[in-house]
Parts: sequence; C-alpha cells; structure tokens
Amino acid sequence: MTDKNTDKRTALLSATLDLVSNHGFHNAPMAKIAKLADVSAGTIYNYFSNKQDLVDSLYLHIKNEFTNAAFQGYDEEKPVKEGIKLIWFNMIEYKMANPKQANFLSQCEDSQIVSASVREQALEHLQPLLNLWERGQGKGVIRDVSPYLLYAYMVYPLSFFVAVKKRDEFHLTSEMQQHSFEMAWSAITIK
Amino acid sequence: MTDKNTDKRTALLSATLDLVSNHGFHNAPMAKIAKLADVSAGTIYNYFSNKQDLVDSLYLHIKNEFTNAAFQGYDEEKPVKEGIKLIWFNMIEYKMANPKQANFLSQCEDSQIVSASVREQALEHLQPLLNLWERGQGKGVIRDVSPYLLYAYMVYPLSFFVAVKKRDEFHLTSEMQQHSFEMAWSAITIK
Amino acid sequence: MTDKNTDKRTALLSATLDLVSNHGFHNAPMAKIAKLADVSAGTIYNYFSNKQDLVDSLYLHIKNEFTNAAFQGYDEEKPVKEGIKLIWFNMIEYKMANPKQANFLSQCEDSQIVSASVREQALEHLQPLLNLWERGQGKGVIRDVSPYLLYAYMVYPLSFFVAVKKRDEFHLTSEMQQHSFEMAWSAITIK
Amino acid sequence: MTDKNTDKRTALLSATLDLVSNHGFHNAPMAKIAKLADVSAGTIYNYFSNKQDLVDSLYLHIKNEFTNAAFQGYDEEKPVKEGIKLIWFNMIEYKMANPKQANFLSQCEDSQIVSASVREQALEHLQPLLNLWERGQGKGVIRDVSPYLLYAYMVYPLSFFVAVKKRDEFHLTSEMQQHSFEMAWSAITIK
DNA sequence: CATGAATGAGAATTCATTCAT
DNA sequence: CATGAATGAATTCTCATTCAT
Repeated sequence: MTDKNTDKRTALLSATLDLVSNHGFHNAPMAKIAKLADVSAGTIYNYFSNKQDLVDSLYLHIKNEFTNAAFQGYDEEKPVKEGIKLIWFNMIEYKMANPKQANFLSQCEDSQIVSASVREQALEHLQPLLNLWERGQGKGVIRDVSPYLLYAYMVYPLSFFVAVKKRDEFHLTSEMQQHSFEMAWSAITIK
Repeated sequence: MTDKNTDKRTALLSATLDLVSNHGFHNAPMAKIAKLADVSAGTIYNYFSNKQDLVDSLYLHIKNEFTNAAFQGYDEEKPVKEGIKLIWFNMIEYKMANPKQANFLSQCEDSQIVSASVREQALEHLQPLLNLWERGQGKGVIRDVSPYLLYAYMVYPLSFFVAVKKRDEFHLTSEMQQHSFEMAWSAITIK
Repeated sequence: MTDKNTDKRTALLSATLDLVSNHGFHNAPMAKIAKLADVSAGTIYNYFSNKQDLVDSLYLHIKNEFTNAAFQGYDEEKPVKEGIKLIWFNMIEYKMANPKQANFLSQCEDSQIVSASVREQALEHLQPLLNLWERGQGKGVIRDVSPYLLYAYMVYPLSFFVAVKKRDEFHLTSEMQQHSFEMAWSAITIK
Repeated sequence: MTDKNTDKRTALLSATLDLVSNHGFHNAPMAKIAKLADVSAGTIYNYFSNKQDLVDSLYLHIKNEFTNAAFQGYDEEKPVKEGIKLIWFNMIEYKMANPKQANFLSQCEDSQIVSASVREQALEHLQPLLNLWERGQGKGVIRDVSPYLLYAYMVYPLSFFVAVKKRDEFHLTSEMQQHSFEMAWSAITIK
C-alpha cells in the first residue's frame, strides 16, 4: 500500500517533470499531468495540496537528487582540486544523463515558478561545496572572492550547456568537458 | 501622431517587461499589461497580433538594446583583450543598470516563452563578439574551443549575478566586477 | 451516471437548438447555451470539444432523427407512389411537429455554420429515397432527371413552409398538405 | 462628389456581399468589410447607421435587383404561361449569373440576419407575380391554392440549385433548366 | 466627409480545484 | 484513497462602434 502511494506520488512528479521540461511551465496543466501519470485529476490533491506544492516538491526532489549526485564519492579529506574536479564532473554527468531534470532546474532558477522559500531551502544542500571552496581559499588555491562568484563560474555555466543541448544546437563531447573543466578551474583559482 | 503610436507601443512593451520580470511570465495576463500601460485591453491588438508576438517583440527589442550597449565604443581595430574587456564591462553595466531587462532575458533563455525562430534571429547580433574570439584564437590568446564554451564562461555567468541580485541576496560591487572579469578572462584565455 | 451524462449532453443540444432556431446562430453564445441548459460554461467542453463540434453534433443528431421519421413504416416492397407519399407525409409531419428542428436544418443548409464534412455525412441517410426514385424512374413513373431536381421539388419546398410558419405568416392546414403533396407529385412524375 | 458617395456606398455593399456569401454572416466583421471596400472602418457609419442597417440595406438592394431582373420584359398583357415562363427563366438566369447575390438571399431567408420588418418590405416587390398567379387562377390554369404554395414550388426550389452549385456538387445545365421549369409548371398548374 | 486608433463589452476556451459517488 | 464530472473565475482575443484629428 505504501508502495502504491509512493508510486503515484512519483508518477505525478515524473509527469510534471516531463511536461514542464518539454513544453514549459505554461502548457503543463494539472489535467495533462494527471493523464500522463495515469491518475485521476482529483487524486493529485491527495498527494499535493495544490499546483504550487507539486512544483515545489518536484524542485526539492530534483535538487536533492542533483546534489546527491554531485557529492557522490566526495569526502572532506580529499585534496581541493581533486574534490572540485570530482564534484564538477559529477554535476556535468548528472546533467547530461538527466537532461529533463537539468532543464527543469534551469527554468526554475530564473523564473518565479518555484516559491522563494523553497528555493532558499535548496541552497543548504550546497554547503559541502561552500566548505570546500573555503578550504581552498585557506590554502591559497581558490580565489578569495564571494562564493557567488565561484558559483557563477564553476556551476552556473553547466546550465548553459543543457539549454543549448536541448535545442540540438550543440553537444558537449567528453573532450569539451575536459576543456570546460579547465576553464572553470582557471576561473576560480589563483594562477 | 507617430509619437503617440510609439508611446503606446513602448508603454505596452514596458508594462510587459515590468510584469514578466517581477512576477513571471505566468501572472502577466494581457489585462494586467493593458492596465499597467494605461491602455484598453483591445488596444494591445492594434500593436501586436497576439501575446506571443508581444513577448517576441519585447525580447527582440531588449536583445537589440543589450547588444548595442555591449558593443558601445567597440571597433575591430582594438587589441583583443581591450575589446573583450570593453564588451564585458559594457554587458555587466547594462545588466546592472537595467535589471528588469536583464532578468527578462534570463527568463527567456531557459524557457519556452520566446519563439524558437525569434531566439535564433537574436543570435546574429552577437557576430562581432564571435569575430573577436576568432581573432583572439588566431593570435593564440583565446582558447581554441567552441564559441559555446567561450560564451558559457564569458557571458553566461552575468545572468547569474542578475538573478541573485534580484532576490536581494547579493550585490556585485565594482571591485567584484573586476574580480569577475579576471575570472572570465582566465577562463577563456590560454594561460 | 450514464443517465446524467446523457442528460447533460441532451440538455446542451436542446439548448443550442432553442437558441439557434429562435435567435439565429449569432446570438447563441456558449454562455447562453450553458445557462439555458442549466450547466456551467466550462461543462460544455466536457461533452463537446468546441462550438463547431457542438453545432455539428446537433446537426447530425437532428438530421438523423429527421431521416428516421421520414422512413418510418417504409419498406422497399411498397409501390412507388405509396412509398413517396408515405415519406413525404412523414417529412412534413416531422417538420410541423418539430418546428425548431426544422428551422435549424433550414438554417444549416444555406449557411456555413455546419462543417462541410458533416453535411456530406448526413447525405448518406437519404439513400433509401434515392433508391426509391430510381425504382420509380425504372418504371417510367418518375421523371428521368437528376436526383437534385427531384429533391428540389419534392423535399426542398418543405423548408419553405417551416420558414414562413415560423414568422406566423402562414399555417399549412392538412388540406393544404394534400394540395402540396399533389403539387410535389405532379412536379416529379411524368404526366 | 455625389458619385464618390455612391461609389463608397456601393463598394461597401459589394464588400459585404462578398464576405457574407463566401464566408457566412459570422466571419464578416466590419473591419474586413471596410478593408475590402478600401475604406476606413469609421466611414461605414457615414453611410449606414450600424451593421444591421448595412445588412438590411444590402438585402433590400439585392432583392430589388433580383425582382427587377425577374420582371424584365414582362407586361400584364402576356398570356399566363408565357408570363410565368418569362419570370421563371429571368429568375434562374439572375441566380446563375449572380451566385453571390443568390446565395446571400438564401442565407437571409432562413436565418435572423435580416430584420423582420425589412424582409416584409421586400415581399411587396413580388406583387406582379401574385397578380399573375391570380389571373391564372381566374382562367382555371393555375391551381387554386395559397400563393405560399405556389411560391414554394415555383420560386423556392431555385434557391436549392444555388446552394448545391455553390458547393460544386452540381451544375444546372440549360437542358436541366428546361426540365426544371416543366416540373415547376406541372406543380403549379391544373393538369 | 474620411480616417483609424481606441474602446470595452463580450466571445470562446482553459484550468486549478472541489466533491459526490 | 480514487475518480472524473462539474465548476466558474480567469484568460486570450474579437469586434461593433466612437471620436479626435
């Protein structure tokens, strides 16, 4: 029974992800979500209190998944560069392997579709990276600038790759990933 | 008479910009746009054929404004670094001075609210920067990578500053702008 | 449950019929239809995909009802004159007993309010009459002319009676019906 | 100057006719009419007090044109059959030569697009035919039935030919016209 | 008279949400 | 819990008509 519940919840989140990332937040009406999840429209409200809650929940879910992936295999003992490299490649790998999720996250960053409060919550997940940067700054490796700047040059560009990839303009080969990491690393480190 | 026409058109574009950048594409119904522009709802359709056309027009208008600002004072004789620096600071200056416009552009990049065809049109405006990169690559200054990568590390991060600034989390001081440019420059150049 | 569904659908068709036949196709907005059917405006779209579909469905429904009435008691063994007489009186009886339906059909014949494809569909129902005419022609009773001509003089005039009756200018008594049939019969037969 | 006035009025009537007969009464907005007449939207209201007046005027104009054509060459001295034949062929000729007008009239007969009062006015034009029928009845040639019946079998069927012709289903050849007249004549006369 | 931008009521349609079954 | 018909407010867009120029 619990499984079934979980199944429906998951199916709804998944359907929402599909629709929003493929057709935009508008063009993702509850009726379509329900149909795609193979569930009745009314059932949604047994799992989510309203559409905002559904979207917020999806955002949190994916953000969590993403951060878990990002820190996969990472521990705080690792040398700074190795840690950064691991995290960076984890991130790009997740985004390439999960384009819908990546696209959804991008859409959420710049728009108002996710509640402000929820977006703030999600920031906390990033703490290990903040710590790592701080450690790197202590060691004189990472530039002594606001984490916002570090984020802007290490993490944020990844969204761009997803956006253009989605429009089939561009595909990031693994060689390009290497270059891209070098560029990120050059940006955030002291030469 | 021409003035009046231009006025209303401009007022409508401006109202759309206000609403979309402050409250998102949804929550920007035509009725609100009309009211904010101090115009009757039906009047919108004297200037734009439908909502998509209104949004597309706004996008093109702003993109054009942005690119004009970006290339202000630039000529192709300039040394590579000087040119890049000029363009980069032009861009950040425009975005800081015009947060609504900047925010609107960000929203458009990752979502489906602007027509694909219009977004493609807008790309052409970037040509001078592409040429400059190529020149820099020819001189062995700029990394020999896809312009997508160069864009991702030189231009794209600017959007992030706007996004967080909007949420009052962060303000990019002029010192930070200096650092930020150095980071961008490090990313795209051969050390 | 099925009853309720059918009820609402029927109520909507009936309301549409009322409004269109009494006030014309324009002056039959969806809101009025809904109100007359004692149903919410949005409910219409649970039963019909749009206004065109609603009108088309109504047309098919009535045309079907009309043709059923027309061929009531008819079988292909009947002598030609008897068959024609039966059908003709069935038709006039239906139209007199159902002036709204008759009027609606008239409105549809000459205007663009019903989809071309649907109007074509409806033609098939007339097949038995075409067969009967052919049989009559084979026997040298019915004029050897295009069925369009036969239709024009046997069936089409009935619409006129409905049109004028509706404006209270004229009522077709049963004696007149007799005369009218004789006129139709004279028109389509070889003297 | 008077010519110009007349020109614009005529152009507007003509544009209305075009649009209504080709695309139906709905799909004939004032703006389109104005554009097709090469006139400003506001100008319409210098010639007609509103849309209803425009349509009514068009109806009267065409009905008048039609009746003039119908009685072309007719005088009350003519023998009954000759008179009827002349009028009948005048009518069919007009309708075949002026399909838009014919179609417009058909649309008006069965719908509510023309004011009731105006439709009544138009009936008066038919007086000479009523007189002719009466004369024929006096002579024992024409059936002694209501003029409504005579109209239904002599005049009304012509509308049908126009309706089907418009849909390209059928074309009335001159041989068919002969047959059709014979059918009409058989219908309305005493054998 | 002519223009055509402006109006705003009203049209068709959508959609998040509710609730009886 | 699940259903899905029903709701009605909200949305986009149309259109007859007006009026300042």
